[in-house]
Amino acid sequence: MKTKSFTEGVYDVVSNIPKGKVATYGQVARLAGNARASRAVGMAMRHNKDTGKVPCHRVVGSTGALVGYAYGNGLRTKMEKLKKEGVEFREQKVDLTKSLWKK
DNA sequence: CGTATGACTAGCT
DNA sequence: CAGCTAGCCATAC
Repeated sequence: MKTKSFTEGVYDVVSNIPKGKVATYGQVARLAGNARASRAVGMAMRHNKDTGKVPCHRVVGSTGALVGYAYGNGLRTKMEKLKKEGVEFREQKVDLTKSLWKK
């Protein structure tokens, strides 16, 4: 049953992203139940109340470009966090060829 | 209930 | 290669 809203599903998916890996909004949206709701995924993150539970910094754009993140210094904080977790970076973008979360 | 917005993506110029 | 537009979805007000 779909008691949990799309947002809840997003949290569930994002919280399942392993450390050192990242997922694209499109991928999260697809796993959450709506492949085209990539924008809604960002909405959930923006209103995210489980920042300590959901590693929203592990969610990046389809090209690996860091987008979003409303905490700390924004994208800068996000990038630093990802680097610390072992995510490989290509300049200012995540190396999706190696750090993309494959389910 | 209806409108507006946003942490997207893909396509076109 | 970079920038802009249009399309889609769910949430917020």
